[in-house]
Amino acid sequence: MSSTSYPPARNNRTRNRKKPRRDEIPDIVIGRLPIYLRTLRQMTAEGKEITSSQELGQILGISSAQIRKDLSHFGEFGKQGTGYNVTYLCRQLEKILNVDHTWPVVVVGAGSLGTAIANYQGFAKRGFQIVAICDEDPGKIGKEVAPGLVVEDCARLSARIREEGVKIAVIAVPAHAAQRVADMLVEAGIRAILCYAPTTLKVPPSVRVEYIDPVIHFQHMTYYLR
Amino acid sequence: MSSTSYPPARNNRTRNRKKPRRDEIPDIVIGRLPIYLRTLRQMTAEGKEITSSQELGQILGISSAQIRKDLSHFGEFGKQGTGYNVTYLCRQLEKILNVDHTWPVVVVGAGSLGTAIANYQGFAKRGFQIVAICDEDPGKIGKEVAPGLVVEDCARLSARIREEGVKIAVIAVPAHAAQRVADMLVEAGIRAILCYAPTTLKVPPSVRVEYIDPVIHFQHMTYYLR
DNA sequence: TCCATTTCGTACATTTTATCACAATTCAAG
DNA sequence: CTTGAATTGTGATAAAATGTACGAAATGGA
Repeated sequence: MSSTSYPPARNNRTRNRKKPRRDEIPDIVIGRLPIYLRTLRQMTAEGKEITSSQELGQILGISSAQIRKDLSHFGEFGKQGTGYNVTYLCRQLEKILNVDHTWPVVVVGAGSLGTAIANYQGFAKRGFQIVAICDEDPGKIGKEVAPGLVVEDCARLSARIREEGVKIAVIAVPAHAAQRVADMLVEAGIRAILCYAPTTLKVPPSVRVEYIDPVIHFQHMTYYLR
Repeated sequence: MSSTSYPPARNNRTRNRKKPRRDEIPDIVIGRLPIYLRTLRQMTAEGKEITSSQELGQILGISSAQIRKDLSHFGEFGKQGTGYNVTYLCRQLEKILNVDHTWPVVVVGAGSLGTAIANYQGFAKRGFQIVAICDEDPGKIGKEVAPGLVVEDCARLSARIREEGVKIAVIAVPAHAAQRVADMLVEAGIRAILCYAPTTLKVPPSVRVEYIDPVIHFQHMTYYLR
């Protein structure tokens, strides 16, 4: 093993970096960090110990300068002339993104999408454990849609969100039901919603919503297909 | 019915708008158009005939000026003092986005995600018809995963892409297989890929890739959960 | 008809984001 | 030890995106 250490032993006399102020960091920067993290984890899996902003940029199709500047908002994680220690940078990004522990997640909607989500192993592997799923359809309640995951009544889900302090939810219901579901989730204390329904939700500013609508992506791409 | 007509009868002597040049329009603008379209279609379904940039902005949480500016890249679709005719603006956006006809789509991967995608009615409703699905697992080939959709051999899918001129594909396989699948699709003539695998693909510049990775969204949101 | 109100489309100003380019550092080879 | 190549972190600059504000319609009611 080499004698090099991460983080670099920086000289505080010569480096007088300004304290990173969370609330000033652009959201667009935050949005790129998970991509960096995913790529670094992939490198870890491949046994790669060191990388550079150039290599990362190459893989991701963005400039090395952008990666360095993005990271510089949070501290100094690399070493000049050498690059970044993959494992160390992973850990740092996990801390920054607040994913250095497992988050419980609830799913609303147990149709084919909800079921697919419940069965996706990738969530747990990356720190998001689906702890409950519900559906309005009485015919679905009681069904085990994934190993150890039985469809509950929506009221029961709401209670569990409160009891267990769940903060993250997935909406996998038809568009016409999505706003009603969102209202219920917000009321129960959910703070982050991943919405698969093809509609825009109205929620208080304290709640963050992100959307996944594959058709939006198709329509974006067809513009360039002439 | 009112006597108003869309598009507005504009006076070409006073309005000397520059010709919109496709290749100059920022991608970020293109990316918002499908959202506008989705919202307008929702309005149509609700029987709403007229809307305004202000109303749209309210619903979507963006400024009215941005909506007007985005649309202005492509022409003049509204009427001062009145707003936009919902149906007319829908048709225009469909033309701009190249979704004024149905696109055939193929899916690679017939696991739970691929199956959910194959069963999702929302694609056909919005102009994207899934015409074929394939999987490497011989155990899955021949299975009918959705009404009228039987899992094929990957080689057969490749042939159909060529024969039928399919341009759009969905990748719904594990990350470790995604690059191999992408190479196959590009080779077969696919020009747009929607990738559900949590990895970044390497494709020629002529091929466009968009990604859907729910964990990325979770990790983006957890940053704000403190 | 006239006036008040609404809304669009856009020129201009401001803010945000991305890129450039370089001093400082690290390391390995000679 | 010295040199050369690689790489970081960042101030300066450039580019892109967004917001402001206003003239020019359009409408409806007095």
